[in-house]
Amino acid sequence: MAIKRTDSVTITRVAALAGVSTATAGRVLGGYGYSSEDIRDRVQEAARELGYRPNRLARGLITGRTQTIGVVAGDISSDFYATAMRGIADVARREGFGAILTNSDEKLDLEREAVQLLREKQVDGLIVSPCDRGESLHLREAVAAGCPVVQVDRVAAGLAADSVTVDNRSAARECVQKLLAAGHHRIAFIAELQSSHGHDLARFAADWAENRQPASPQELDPSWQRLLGYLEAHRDAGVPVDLGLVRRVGAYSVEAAKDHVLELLVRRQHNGVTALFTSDGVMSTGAMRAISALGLSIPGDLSLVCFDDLDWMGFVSGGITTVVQPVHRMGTMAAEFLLARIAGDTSDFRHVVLPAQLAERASIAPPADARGGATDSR
Amino acid sequence: MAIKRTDSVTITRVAALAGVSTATAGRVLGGYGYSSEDIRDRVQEAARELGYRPNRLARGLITGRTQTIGVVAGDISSDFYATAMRGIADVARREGFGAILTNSDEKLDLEREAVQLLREKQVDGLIVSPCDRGESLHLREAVAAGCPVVQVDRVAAGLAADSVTVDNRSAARECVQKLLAAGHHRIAFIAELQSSHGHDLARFAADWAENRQPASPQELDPSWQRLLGYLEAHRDAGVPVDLGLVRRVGAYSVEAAKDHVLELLVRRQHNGVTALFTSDGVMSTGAMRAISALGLSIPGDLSLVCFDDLDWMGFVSGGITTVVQPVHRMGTMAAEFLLARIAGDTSDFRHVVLPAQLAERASIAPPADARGGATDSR
DNA sequence: TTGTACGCGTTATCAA
DNA sequence: TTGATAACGCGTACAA
Repeated sequence: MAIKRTDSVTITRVAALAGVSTATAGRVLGGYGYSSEDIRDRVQEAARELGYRPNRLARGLITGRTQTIGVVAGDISSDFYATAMRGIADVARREGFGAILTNSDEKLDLEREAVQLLREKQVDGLIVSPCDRGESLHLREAVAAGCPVVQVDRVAAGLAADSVTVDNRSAARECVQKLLAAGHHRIAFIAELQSSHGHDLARFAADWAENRQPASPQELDPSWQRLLGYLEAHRDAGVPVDLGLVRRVGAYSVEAAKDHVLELLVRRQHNGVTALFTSDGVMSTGAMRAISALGLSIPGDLSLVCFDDLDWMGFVSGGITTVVQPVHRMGTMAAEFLLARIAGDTSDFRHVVLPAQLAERASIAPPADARGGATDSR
Repeated sequence: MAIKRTDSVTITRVAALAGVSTATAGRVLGGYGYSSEDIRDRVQEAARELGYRPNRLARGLITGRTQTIGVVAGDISSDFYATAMRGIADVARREGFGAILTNSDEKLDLEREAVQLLREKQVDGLIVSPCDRGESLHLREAVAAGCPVVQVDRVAAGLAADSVTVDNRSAARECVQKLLAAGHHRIAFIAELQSSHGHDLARFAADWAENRQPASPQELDPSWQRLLGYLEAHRDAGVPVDLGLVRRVGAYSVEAAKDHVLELLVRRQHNGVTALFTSDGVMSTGAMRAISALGLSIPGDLSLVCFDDLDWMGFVSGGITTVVQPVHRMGTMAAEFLLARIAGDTSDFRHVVLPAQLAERASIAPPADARGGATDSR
């Protein structure tokens, strides 16, 4: 077939029309090297007349730079990644870069495939939320091959790459402190806490209790970091932790989160849960569905503190107290770091840990038994 | 400087190691042409040893196809575009394509710039939500140059391109019918209805009333299509329309929408508004903020019907009735159409208008005056 | 079945 | 300051 896909106005045609060599035309149009004024005018006139547009593929082939970055998000349809991507795209556009988006669904093999594809497309760099905290061979290979990587939200241990994360531990600790201070002693924690990373919940808590903390909490998954904050707050307050109140949803699924919370709350006469702390936007949405399905009122029947600032948290039940992550900022910072590396920055790797803000609204109240004084049935 | 960016293991090196010509190596690794079994093994072994990865730039330069599509969304951080993009990315991945994402913020010049960049990057096709219903010269140029375009959510008049949209008019009409049937006569409509398209609200309504409808409603902006549905429902019910209840927010801004609704509801003793119909997710969120700020209850003080199914609509006030657009589906369909065109499909252009579903929940009740029976003050 | 040689559109390197 | 020419890495005639 071989469809002549377009009358392709190339630099050769422009050069011919202007009566100069392709080299000269290239210098003018590419903005490199010298050129006299009248030649410049002639070439530009010819280019305009023909409607010349540079072929960035050809340019990239020879310069070795495509002005394209690759992004591996978990799931672009989630608010978190969508907002981060917006930040990335904003910076990319500003600098004349394109951004190829892929989703990993938090699956390592999909991430690997995506990185593979992006590298074959010769992206100048990669922004990734790594699925795996460990090996990540594909990321190491990329770095080794001179393809800079910037990590967002999570970091792979020992990877020679910048990272932009949030201080999840402190944020979670502050949340749980608020609940404890309000008198709650039975605070459920709803989190992803995927088990694939080899963590056993009981052992993790036991290790922590004996001060055998992970060397660097930043190398834990965010939900595990938030668990750390949950544990710390309890310790600080002298309140024992009941690991039965820590629900491992195991995936970023609203429905799965809802089911967990439903099960938990239906039995709250028995387990004594008076407050919920949700570990991210997905868990928060699931929890809210369950709470609504049961017809519970906040904070009357249940106190609630969430993670991630979703639209509804401003107006549901007079406002839900939540942790506001600087998500857009994470995106812009990551992109800026990456573009700096691409531009040749070889300074030490930065591991920025941004603070999160607690948006205090109206979803915390003292537990019912502390208020009523006489209705405790346990 | 000229950093030798990587020891670039090219097909030449693989061929050399395997002791064959580059053409033979290419045939094996590219999966085209003939090759004997032992040669095949030798080449593959060499490729594995060297960690060969094809350079898709070079491939694209010669084949004229990059296996990359360009996407121009309005704003990826909005739920609508994020979900559509997810659909696009899913199909792209399945077919081995990459997708470059850009945002137009609904501004024509940004859209134009984006299309420009994407075409210079030699994308095989474009998925666009066109800002402009008219000219769209940049899109026509793309089509003329053999770069297929698929339109999502909106269509540019007379563009030789497929489109995937939603039947906004019918969906809106059904919503307003529900409200009218419940006894509401003063229904406010909150919508973007940007004026830049030359539409004057009063004249638009007058033209419509005299049956001078636009030739193809599908070529209107979605919010104008929804206005059409609003008008039709009123006419069908024999209820006069008060254009003062149609609020043109003019931009997809939550805060702007909130302000409009606030102003409207604060004066509801005077304007008699008993129900709200919001035209999209952004308007819905803004409206809900205003309603919450005023402490109004739904549907007690106010009935509400929304457009777009956001998470919170399931659990706020026992559920908000809303129009559910098949957004993910729009994304996958658009991508499938585009990939078909790229693969050579030359059949007639498809203009798919998907039906939207009304999710009936609990946000409609008869107006207060109809219930109370005696409190009408107007 | 394999190898040679050329071309894709651009930038880079020289010599003029 | 300009121009001829060689890359960049790969696909594809065509010849062997």
